[in-house]
Amino acid sequence: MTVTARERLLDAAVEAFAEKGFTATTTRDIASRAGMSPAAVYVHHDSKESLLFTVSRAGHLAALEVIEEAAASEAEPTARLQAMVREFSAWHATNSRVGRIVQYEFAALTDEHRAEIAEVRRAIEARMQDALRDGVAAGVMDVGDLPGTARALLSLSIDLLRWFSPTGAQSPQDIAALHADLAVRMTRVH
Amino acid sequence: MTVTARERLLDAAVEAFAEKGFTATTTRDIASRAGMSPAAVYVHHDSKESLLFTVSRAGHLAALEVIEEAAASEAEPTARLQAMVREFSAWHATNSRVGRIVQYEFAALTDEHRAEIAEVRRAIEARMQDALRDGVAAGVMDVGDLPGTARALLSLSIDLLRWFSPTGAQSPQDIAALHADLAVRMTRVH
DNA sequence: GGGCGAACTAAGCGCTTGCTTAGCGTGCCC
DNA sequence: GGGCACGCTAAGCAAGCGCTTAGTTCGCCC
Repeated sequence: MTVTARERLLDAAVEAFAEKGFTATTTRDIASRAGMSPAAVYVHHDSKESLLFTVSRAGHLAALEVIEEAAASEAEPTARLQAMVREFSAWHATNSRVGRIVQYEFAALTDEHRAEIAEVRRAIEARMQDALRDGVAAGVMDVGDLPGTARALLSLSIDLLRWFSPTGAQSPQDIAALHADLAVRMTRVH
Repeated sequence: MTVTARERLLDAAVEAFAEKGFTATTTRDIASRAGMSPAAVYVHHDSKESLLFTVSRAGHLAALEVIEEAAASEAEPTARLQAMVREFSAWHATNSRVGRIVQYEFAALTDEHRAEIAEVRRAIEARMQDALRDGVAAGVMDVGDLPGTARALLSLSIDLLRWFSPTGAQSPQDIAALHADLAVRMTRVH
């Protein structure tokens, strides 16, 4: 047993949600992508929304982990910020299907599930603010509006989901490098 | 007759689409928000999708107009870029409901309608690229990846739709000023 | 005041939705 | 080798969907 039926259904849900959005996806579509009957979905998962929650939670936690690992990989503040923005953008481009679900289907979650995931989002934002604060304290960064700049940096990575195509001319690494460069420009002492 | 039934239905559609998304919105919901029976929708509009197209087209054209007027308002390249980013962000924050429909419901359009609107999007991107090219030519801007930077500038304005709240602490003008400042930082000669 | 067209609705058609129920086949345990 | 738990499906339920049809109301023009 290499891939369980539960996981196959999750993969199918990722495919379908990313392609058509949560509301436009039917449970029959998910089932048939996983090669099963519609009823099989409910053997392994509670509801269509719980499928979304499982995918969204795993995606948010993976994104948080990426940004925390990048933060830990460099000591010097500017290099650290570059690494964080670079890896966060690269993750979104490489995992654009899960990324789209994470970012665009947040509102489709139940209140409880949305609240739980909102905490992960706050943690991601906090890590970015920490990185800027460190740079300013060390005197190597100049930032006007700190929370606003942190949010803008995240915007670069997240908005790529709106236009990025895996078959397009730009690789995830191209985009990641551009965003890392723009992050330095936005924060450097003039 | 100050507001026609046709316009009341469009307003209701904007409200509903922005709140719940296109697929999750029912024609019955639109009708009842406009104070009419479900069938009345079809007296004034062809289909639910044509309601979306009308809203999306008007929104895209308004956004293009805002960026073109801002471009025409300033002669000096840096001041012009600042004005463009400032006004584009301010428009999205002020018109966040229409903005959300414009940016997030693009995929719900029919192929023909999507193709028509894609042209407006290309025009918006082209205006931003023009502004950067002017600045580089005049020697007052330094830009590595020109199309990439243009896209990143638009990302700042567009991604605000994901988190902006009209009842939050920041005004559209606060956000617009921050983005204009970041645009200068991203492009200035070091 | 009779006729007409435009604005609107009550009712409903055919279909799809998320999810359930009842039951079938297969492999493991004693 | 009988029983049983597990993974799965065929069939279908109640509700809701986009949209249509047939008809009513009402102001306006002659």
